[in-house]
Amino acid sequence: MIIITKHMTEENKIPQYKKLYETLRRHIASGVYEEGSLLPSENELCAVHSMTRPTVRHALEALVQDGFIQKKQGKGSIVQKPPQDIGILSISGTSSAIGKQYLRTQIIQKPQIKAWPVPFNFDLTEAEKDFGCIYMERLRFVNEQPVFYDINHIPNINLPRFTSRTFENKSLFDILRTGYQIEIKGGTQKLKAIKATGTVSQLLKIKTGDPVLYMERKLLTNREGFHIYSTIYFNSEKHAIFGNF
Amino acid sequence: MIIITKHMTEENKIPQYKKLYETLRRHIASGVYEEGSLLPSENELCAVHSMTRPTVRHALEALVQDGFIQKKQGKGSIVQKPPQDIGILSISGTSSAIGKQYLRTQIIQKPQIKAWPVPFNFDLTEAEKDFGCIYMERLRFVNEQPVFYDINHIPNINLPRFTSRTFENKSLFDILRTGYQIEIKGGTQKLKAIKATGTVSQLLKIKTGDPVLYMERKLLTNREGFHIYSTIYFNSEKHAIFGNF
DNA sequence: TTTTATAACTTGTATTTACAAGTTGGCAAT
DNA sequence: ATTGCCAACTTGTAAATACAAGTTATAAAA
Repeated sequence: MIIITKHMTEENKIPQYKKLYETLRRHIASGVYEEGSLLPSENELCAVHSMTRPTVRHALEALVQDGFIQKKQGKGSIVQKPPQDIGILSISGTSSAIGKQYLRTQIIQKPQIKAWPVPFNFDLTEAEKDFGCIYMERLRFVNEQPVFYDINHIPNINLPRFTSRTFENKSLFDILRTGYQIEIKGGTQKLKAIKATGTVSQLLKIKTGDPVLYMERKLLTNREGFHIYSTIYFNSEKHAIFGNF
Repeated sequence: MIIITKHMTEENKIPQYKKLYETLRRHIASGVYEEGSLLPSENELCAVHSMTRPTVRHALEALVQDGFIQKKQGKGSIVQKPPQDIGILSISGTSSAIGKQYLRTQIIQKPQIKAWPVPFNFDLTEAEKDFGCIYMERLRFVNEQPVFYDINHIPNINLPRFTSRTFENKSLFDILRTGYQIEIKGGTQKLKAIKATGTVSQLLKIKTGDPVLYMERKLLTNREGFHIYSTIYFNSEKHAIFGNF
């Protein structure tokens, strides 16, 4: 006889502070809490969510770190414009505010399990090598113009049913975080300006030979030895990549 | 009669967790705790510093956020290589380690006081507008190949004799920090791939129309309302821009 | 000697309690 | 109508306690 305790269910393995983080983050992203407005106070959140204040504060601190709120003593937690979550990249148009642009993601190659490419531009850990990778390609549009073409290799380590998920118009990082508790913790990147050729010029609708921004990124996650490898082509004819550091 | 309580001294205004953070950070930077080694455990730090564990954990969490340690449940807090200077560009060659490459800086336009350009790609503070700017251009070589062409606008606020300094083969940031106590604290940047034309193609020896990486950067400093504005062209034919985030 | 189990240790999560410091709205005084 | 005070509210800091989950060294068994 198997005794099911509360510690054994998958959902209850998620710490309470992370559940609150996700709830609040979702509400901020969906506009329930508008930019510039105050979140409910810590004590209110304690009451509503049946948690104690340190737990609520832990969730709020994570929201601070990720840029969703600013806390001010005596006043409260002020909602900020959420970072445009394109892999810790954001883009700015040359003439219009970013919040007004329509973003869309189209999957060019659905996630499929493959061996790592040889040669591969990145150094892999031994564990990553052993398990192969999940490979996917996306094309992302701003106002129906193709802007990003990214090729992703993700270690095929403990990602149950990843290849059966749908990624159209969804954030890869959101899915990794909410579905697998994998969080991006930083990374390294290389940048070049190159000439658009072949698939790149076709997908991004850039004249062959014109400049395209090329980026290789290795993202660190909260899983040891588990990185996300992306090769990104960016059409900067009308938009620029915008970043903070 | 004024009663001096512990809450009134300046030193005791600093929270305990911040004191511990600074102590540990200093020890990491000075090599007392070597990269890859373990910090004392949380309970040991509690005993040594007469603090409770939540306070110690608060300090350690800040060290995690700033990249000085990694925590691993069951094992301890592992010292990391301290983060590289913020905003510093580094480049990697496609085939050789950067440390072996010969870097050289040539001044194209020595620092001179000018009005801010109109139009200017950046938003200025009122103070910056009032005082005008110091303008300079540099060309930087790797192995005698021109790689960076940067155009800098610096607010002409309280920088005595800046225009009489020499910048050949010197770091602008070092001069600002050591000569004027101005430290870079972060910033924002925009990236594009554009076609090389005119001065850019001549200086960087890129065929007209070929891709060049274009970057606009606004660097925040420890002086409120004082930013450094740079427009940078990067020849990525043989090298890539490398960065951490 | 090697393998296995476990105690001791480590960090992670959560609750409870208390006080400090900053903000703001309401009310009383001018 | 305006100003000042203060209570009620907010977030910030800290301590104390308890249990969970992961790591490692040691002791016992094979």
